[in-house]
Amino acid sequence: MRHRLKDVAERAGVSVKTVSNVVNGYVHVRPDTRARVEEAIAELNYRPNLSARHLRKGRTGVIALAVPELDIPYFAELARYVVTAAAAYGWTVLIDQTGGRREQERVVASGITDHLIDGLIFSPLALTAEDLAGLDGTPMVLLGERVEHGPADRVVIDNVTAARQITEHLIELGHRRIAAIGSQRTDEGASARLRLAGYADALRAAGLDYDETLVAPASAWHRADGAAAMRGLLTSGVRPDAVFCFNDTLALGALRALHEAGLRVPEDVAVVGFDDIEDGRFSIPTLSTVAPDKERIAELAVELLANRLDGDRAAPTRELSAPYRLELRESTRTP
Amino acid sequence: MRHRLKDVAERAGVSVKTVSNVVNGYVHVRPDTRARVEEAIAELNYRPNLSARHLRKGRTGVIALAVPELDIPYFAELARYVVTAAAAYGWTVLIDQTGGRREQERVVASGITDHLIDGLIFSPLALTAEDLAGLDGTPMVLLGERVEHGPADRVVIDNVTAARQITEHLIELGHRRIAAIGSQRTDEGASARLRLAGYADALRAAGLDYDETLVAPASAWHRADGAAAMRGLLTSGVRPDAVFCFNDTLALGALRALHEAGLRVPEDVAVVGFDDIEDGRFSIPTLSTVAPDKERIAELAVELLANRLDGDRAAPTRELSAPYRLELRESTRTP
DNA sequence: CACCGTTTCTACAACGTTGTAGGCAACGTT
DNA sequence: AACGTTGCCTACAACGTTGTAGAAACGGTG
Repeated sequence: MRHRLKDVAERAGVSVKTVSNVVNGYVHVRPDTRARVEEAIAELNYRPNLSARHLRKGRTGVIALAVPELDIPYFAELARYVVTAAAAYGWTVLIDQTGGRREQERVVASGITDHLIDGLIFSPLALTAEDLAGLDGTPMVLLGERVEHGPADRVVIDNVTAARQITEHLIELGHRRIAAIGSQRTDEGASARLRLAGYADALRAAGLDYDETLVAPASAWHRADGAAAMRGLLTSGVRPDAVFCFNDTLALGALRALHEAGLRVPEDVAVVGFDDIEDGRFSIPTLSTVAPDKERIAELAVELLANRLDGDRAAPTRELSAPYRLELRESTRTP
Repeated sequence: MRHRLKDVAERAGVSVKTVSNVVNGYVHVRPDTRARVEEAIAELNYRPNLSARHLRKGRTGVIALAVPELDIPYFAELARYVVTAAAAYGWTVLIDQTGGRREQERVVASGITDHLIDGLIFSPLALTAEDLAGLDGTPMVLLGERVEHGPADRVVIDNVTAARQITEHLIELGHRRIAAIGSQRTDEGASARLRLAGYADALRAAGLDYDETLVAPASAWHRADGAAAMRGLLTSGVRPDAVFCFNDTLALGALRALHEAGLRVPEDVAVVGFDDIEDGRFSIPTLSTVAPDKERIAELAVELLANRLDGDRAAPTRELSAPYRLELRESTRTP
């Protein structure tokens, strides 16, 4: 039931290479020969063996996408767009989960290049630039700010400006005691650092004090962490009138904690997030957020990878910026 | 920078095959030879070429998981567990998105077997048994009820009983006008049909009428569809005091629609879902639901695939049932 | 009609790996 | 001392594909 070029060739009465030529769309094949070969291919339901092709050509048509967690909606949505964007190039996407653990990320960065994939789109959490330094040349595109100083092509969004703008939105609505949830002490929190900087910028520009006690750390950015941080803020006695959560799942957790504390959103406390995940469009209340253009991020990443694959692998690395917009919903709507 | 067995062999002063033997853990290699080879491997940072290995052995160590949509939380969570379960076998998982489209599902079922993967775990929406009939023998495990009559191994949960039990829960709480959201007319709605059957069973057993007007169809099972269906029920004048949504995203949409209509959950209308996605643990209110053991589903699927790969490929197909439990939360809590 | 360029096709080798067959020591047994 | 057994290693072929080189057939030109 599984056939090779040889089987097709015998059936069509031509050489193996001629069948290969038909399969690959080589021009100089007589129409009647081509027809005979195609018929044989159809009859035998022949499909090329990708491993053999790869071995010979050095290309698999498979790229990998490595993300920390698939069940974080942001990454799931991103994965969907990457799969779609890659399909335009005829690529299949192999998705890898690193759990955000440095060891696993290292394995992925080096080990996944076991010649099965042509390139890698990588969203690291813990990886350092050194980890990437000694790598052989499997083309790679990095997502996000984690690894700076260009060891590879990269797609980012302007986190500082986006964070500043969403904070400004809160200020314009009249909020004065604006908390932030999601700061991180470790080196791993590159996004956290930038979003915190944007938040501080906005406060400063508006002449508001930056108050340490209003800034709550969150080691991970899941719903549970957001809920815990919000409860912490509420019980500590600081009474914020608005909260900027560094991502949407944190914000959803915060909404939950505020609900449990009997506070209304946005009347008592306004809430904004970051990422624009699907949940935030249906939560109660719906969530105001920074909406990075995930589709564009995916497209840019795939495009960078394609250029790297087809072009000069030693060319200087590039960094592209994807657009975003503010998505204002009920959680900051003025009553 | 990219090395082959041959390079390692030259460096260690042994034959290519001896290096291969070391890599594959063959026993009859003298300790000192092994050490020399391992040193050479480390120095050159050698990694085997999977394509070549596959070509020779017929195994890649890669399996595929095909799901309709990655950004449906249920599938994202499932994918995560499959990746974890497969890792125990040393397998990498290639994730494919079919969009639930029959054509794409067909391509995946036949085409993905282009010799790059060893097996396939497949959650089809639109595929028919005929589509699977003519396939060559790439081992496959089906998830869910879509394709019956055993053309391949399968992992399911008992949808009818689960649906009956969650409906009984609503009845026990005193609800009498229980709506259902998510019914589907097309053949594709195998899960819908079974869950509807369980719902009807429970009503019958409790002596309640099965009321057509309380059953709302939903072509897809996204949040937006749940919200639309709920709005439809509310404006049609039927006044349900509870709703059984056939999955959690539908339920989250329904919560949203009820909120917009000014109705309280669970006081005015109780809501239950199906799937136990993460969102439902943090929604407002938190969502009562049927919680299939996704981890177990993933483990069973991987196990079936492993048996098929290592064992008799012609053996009769098996069907395993995964456990589930009811997860009762605020959306049905008695006041 | 000899010549040349193009079209069409074929044979062969190679990609990197591992299974098979077999060789050479070293050892224990008769 | 001759023999078989075991341990360790090597040479070779093969997996299915495509690039290269070149042969054969064809068409047009001088």
